[in-house]
Amino acid sequence: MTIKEIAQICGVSRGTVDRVLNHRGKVKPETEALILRTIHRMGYTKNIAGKALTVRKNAPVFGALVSSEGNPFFDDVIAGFRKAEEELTDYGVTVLLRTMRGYDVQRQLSLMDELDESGIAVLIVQAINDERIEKRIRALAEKGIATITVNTDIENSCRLCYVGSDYNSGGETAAGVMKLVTRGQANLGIVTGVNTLLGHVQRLEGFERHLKDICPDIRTIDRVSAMDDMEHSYRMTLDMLRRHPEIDTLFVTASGTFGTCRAVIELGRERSMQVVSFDSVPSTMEMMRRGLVRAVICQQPFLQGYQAVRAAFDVLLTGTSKQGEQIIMENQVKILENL
Amino acid sequence: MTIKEIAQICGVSRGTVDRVLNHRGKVKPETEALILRTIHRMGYTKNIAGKALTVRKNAPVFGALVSSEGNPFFDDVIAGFRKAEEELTDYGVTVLLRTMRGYDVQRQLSLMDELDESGIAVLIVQAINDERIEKRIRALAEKGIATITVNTDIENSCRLCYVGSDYNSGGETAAGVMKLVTRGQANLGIVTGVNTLLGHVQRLEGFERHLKDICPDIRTIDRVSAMDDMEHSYRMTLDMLRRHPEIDTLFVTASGTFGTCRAVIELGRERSMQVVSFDSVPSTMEMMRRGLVRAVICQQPFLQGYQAVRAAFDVLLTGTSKQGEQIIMENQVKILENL
DNA sequence: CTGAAAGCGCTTACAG
DNA sequence: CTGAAAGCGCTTACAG
Repeated sequence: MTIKEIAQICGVSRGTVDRVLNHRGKVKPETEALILRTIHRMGYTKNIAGKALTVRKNAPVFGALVSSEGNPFFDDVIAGFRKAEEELTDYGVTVLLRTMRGYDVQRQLSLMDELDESGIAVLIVQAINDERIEKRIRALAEKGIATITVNTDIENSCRLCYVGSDYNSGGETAAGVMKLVTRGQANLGIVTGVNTLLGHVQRLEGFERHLKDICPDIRTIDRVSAMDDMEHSYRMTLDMLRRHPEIDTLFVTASGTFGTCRAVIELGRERSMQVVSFDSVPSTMEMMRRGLVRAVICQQPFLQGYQAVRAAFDVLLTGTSKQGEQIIMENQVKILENL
Repeated sequence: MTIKEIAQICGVSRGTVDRVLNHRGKVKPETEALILRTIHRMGYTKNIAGKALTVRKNAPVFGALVSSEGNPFFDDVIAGFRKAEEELTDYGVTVLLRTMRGYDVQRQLSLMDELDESGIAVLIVQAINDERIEKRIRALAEKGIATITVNTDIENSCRLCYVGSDYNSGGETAAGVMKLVTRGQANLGIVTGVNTLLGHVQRLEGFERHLKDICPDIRTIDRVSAMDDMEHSYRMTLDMLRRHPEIDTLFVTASGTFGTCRAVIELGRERSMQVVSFDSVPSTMEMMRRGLVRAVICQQPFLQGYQAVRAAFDVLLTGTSKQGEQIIMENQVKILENL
């Protein structure tokens, strides 16, 4: 079934069928009804191979916005963007990347505007979980620009789809790893992340809830926040460990593992401490080789970036399929051997 | 840069450029040289969006051949085939699947012939590591049919590329997991796989070599072969455990985990035994929920199938890129929480 | 050995 | 509101 055949059956031109298919209006209601009926009856679907060739003429630009500055986790996400971009060069696609440091809502808004003004076809964003961001996403949607959230999702928004991990399950997985590492006996210190990021909150909840179930004997001694910052993480851990010499196990819920480890080493407690954390960034890998970090839970950052761009391309080819969908990366346990 | 532009520059028709690009011959040597030089100078590459539309007319068929019968691991590989096939329907692609039971070389050869006679464009095969198979792959290559090995590779062959895991690294990962699970103290029984499968051999080697390094105190008490068969695995484990009551840890290198576990349970040794194995097939997951299997190493079977078909499609679009390439799936550690 | 034409399925101006 | 024509980049017969 092609547009041509539908046009023949309906006794109209292919242009008219195209107008109906793409809601461009300017078609007599009766004609439209006839065409819609025929499309439905024949089970017609648009052929993406044909569509691809016309997409190319527009040279669509995807906007991508992540808080990657000072956070090496996003190097892989960005590499994923680039890989997909490379695969899509023949389709005329480019990815316009904007990066920021930290999670300031005004900053994210202004970069969203900047991308919008560049005439992007789709927005990919590591959204801060804030009402103002949600509103801006809605405004873009009304202009016909779909938004795909990557890595961390935003609640109650009309983003088209989310590409990233299941943080709750990531937290539970961390609890399971903790059981393996500690045998269910530990004095635990927790270093948390950023509480305006939905994912960080869900991860900690998942961890604590599940740990209580499977390791009732693990005592959580203290809890500090690293704010996704190395330096902060270092100082907060140092304080915590000085206050609580009995802590023998650390759980780092977001970035900051290296800072935490530095504090442990500086206090000369490397031998008696074990750390479980997230994401195999280079500095964390170093601490795994050193034996301090026993295992990390990873969320396939490269694939997140790659799939986000592919999903954006899908939007172009097929219109708004994937509406409300979630493209979830599995949580992987990594030890030294499968890094 | 398009064929049209190249043709203009060279003062020939696009048909002639096409003949050169696709080595169809029948072009005057001087003309060919001129065109090749121009292509090179302009950095022309074939646009896959254009090519895709013509591929469709041929309705290419990919042949896929795996030993999935009686081995649920391949359910996911096949689901991956189907997913990719579905994504490629608009390009007219279909996947013709043939399955077999076990690893009989003659059987694999005859199914390869069957697929060949069906007029497949590319062959995807879980190759037995045997010279006769290697020869048949060579014969297909000479006829212009590229072969992609999936899940397990074949040595010294001219297959186009391999899609699957790194078994040696999978074995090392298993050793690392073993260290976490046992704390470096165990009396180990090993249940091995099929020795005509390259992957199974490499996996065991990787495991034993690395385990010696990181857990010198783990003693390997005995070693039996399950031949990738549930029933066999059950009986061999039963025998082994009767012979060696001191075994407290089991390592299953290939399929057969469920049979092994049944033997443990039947002997009433479930409480004192811990099992590490591969691949989260349903029956293994059941044993994880039961607490007998502590962790498994997975090789992303779905992705293997999916990527194999995508690689086959790439061959069609771009000719023989990916020559000799390996598309390697990461080994994932799975525990109950991230299944 | 080579070119002109038609086609894959979809879109896009343009003319009416 | 609608159709005829041209185009995206590649291939495929066909005619010479």
